[in-house]
Amino acid sequence: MNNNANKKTKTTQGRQKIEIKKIENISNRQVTFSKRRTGLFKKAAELCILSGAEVAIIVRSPGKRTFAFGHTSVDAVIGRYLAGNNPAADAIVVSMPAAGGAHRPSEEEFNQHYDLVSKELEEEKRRSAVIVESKKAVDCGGFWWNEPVGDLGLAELEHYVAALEELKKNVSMRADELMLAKEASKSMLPSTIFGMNPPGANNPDGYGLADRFINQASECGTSIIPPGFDFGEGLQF
Amino acid sequence: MNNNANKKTKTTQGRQKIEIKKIENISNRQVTFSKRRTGLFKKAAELCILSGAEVAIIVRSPGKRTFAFGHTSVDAVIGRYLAGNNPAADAIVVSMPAAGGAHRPSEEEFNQHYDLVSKELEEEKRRSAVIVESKKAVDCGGFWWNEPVGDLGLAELEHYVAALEELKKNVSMRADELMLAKEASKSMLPSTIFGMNPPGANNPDGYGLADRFINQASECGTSIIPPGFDFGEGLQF
DNA sequence: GACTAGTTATAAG
DNA sequence: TTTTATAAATAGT
Repeated sequence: MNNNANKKTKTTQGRQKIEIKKIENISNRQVTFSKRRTGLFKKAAELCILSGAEVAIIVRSPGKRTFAFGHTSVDAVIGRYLAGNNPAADAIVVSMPAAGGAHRPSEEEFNQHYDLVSKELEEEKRRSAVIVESKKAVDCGGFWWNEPVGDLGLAELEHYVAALEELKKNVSMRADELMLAKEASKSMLPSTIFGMNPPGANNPDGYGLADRFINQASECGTSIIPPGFDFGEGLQF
Repeated sequence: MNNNANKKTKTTQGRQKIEIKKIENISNRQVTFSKRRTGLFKKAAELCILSGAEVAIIVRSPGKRTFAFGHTSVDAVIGRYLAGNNPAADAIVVSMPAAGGAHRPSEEEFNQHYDLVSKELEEEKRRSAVIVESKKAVDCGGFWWNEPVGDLGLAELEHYVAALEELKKNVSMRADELMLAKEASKSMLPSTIFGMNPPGANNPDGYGLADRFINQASECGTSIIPPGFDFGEGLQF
């Protein structure tokens, strides 16, 4: 009954097209950040559910607050990322000429060293047991978070410990592969590698969660305007 | 000239509404993963540019391939996340009753320990110098990547080293804060903390880049269906 | 990858 | 925050 005949006066202009460039107006930028961060996390959650993917997102706002999203926990995903691992090998086998799976040069040498580090970590881990415990309940329960987690100073250590722990678990397994890779690298370029592995539909489907922190400083600022929005590739999964 | 009068036969149904639940059909799932992962990265890139935010995304596909997006490099963002840091404190000061900035209990004790760890890292870092070098050129150049980076076994170590190095840089600075936090924690709950810091528009605006890896294993699988898609919060930044 | 058409995200207000 | 109205992402071909 309200939107009749000569009521052509649009109440808003609706969504306007905007250029993808830094928003200069502060408050505008903040609003956009909030909205889009929310949208991004939502998209991520959908991606996880729809495809069974694991996703970790860390966002540091212009106001230097950190938000994180994670499915199977931010820590788990990051841990894998940091530690790295070859899920049996597919592309790697193809790109590694002299590596079939033969011997393992100085594997013990690597392991020994890593074990040494582990000792220290073990110690530190114990030392911070109280702190870690205080966070544990929160860290392995829900689905994801997008807390703006201020700066507690507590969970930070927990992450430190958790990340290194995961790291530790993987280094020994990877030591041999690293040696192989080092040798193989003589015959391949260190840039983009494409590969395909069988889309085996294997996912335990566990929902963890996480979130967290922040810092300052920056060292990789090469100041380059993004070449454009092309994510050109074929469909990969 | 092609779409005339009785040509009402729609060529497609257009986008259909879908339920947000795991797509059972394998190939469908793969297609959706690819499309949405691309969309997610694009959104992330826009968020970075529009608001000056820093974002790191790690996605592990159902096929166990890992894709990563990063602005200012995945490593830098993750490094901060792992190391943690208090940008002077805002919420934390308020929530810490007995912590004004007085003395620092056993700071050396902490530092000493961390230094020990650092030694080991230093050693390892040197040991893997060759490998690290081989990646360096690629790691601090462009804007972002979304490579499906197979399993090289090379850059993995570089990440390990880089992450720990950043970690190392922060632990000593944070040691005292951790002690403070530990004591303060007696009087505060270890869950979500909200806070606000002045939206100072400070961002160096450097564009780095990164990408990378993968693994397997999972330990935080609490198998919980996401409670729903609410990211209910006020606008935060 | 390319297209279409109905769905979703979101710039403004 | 909620409401438009429109831009953009995307499910199905």
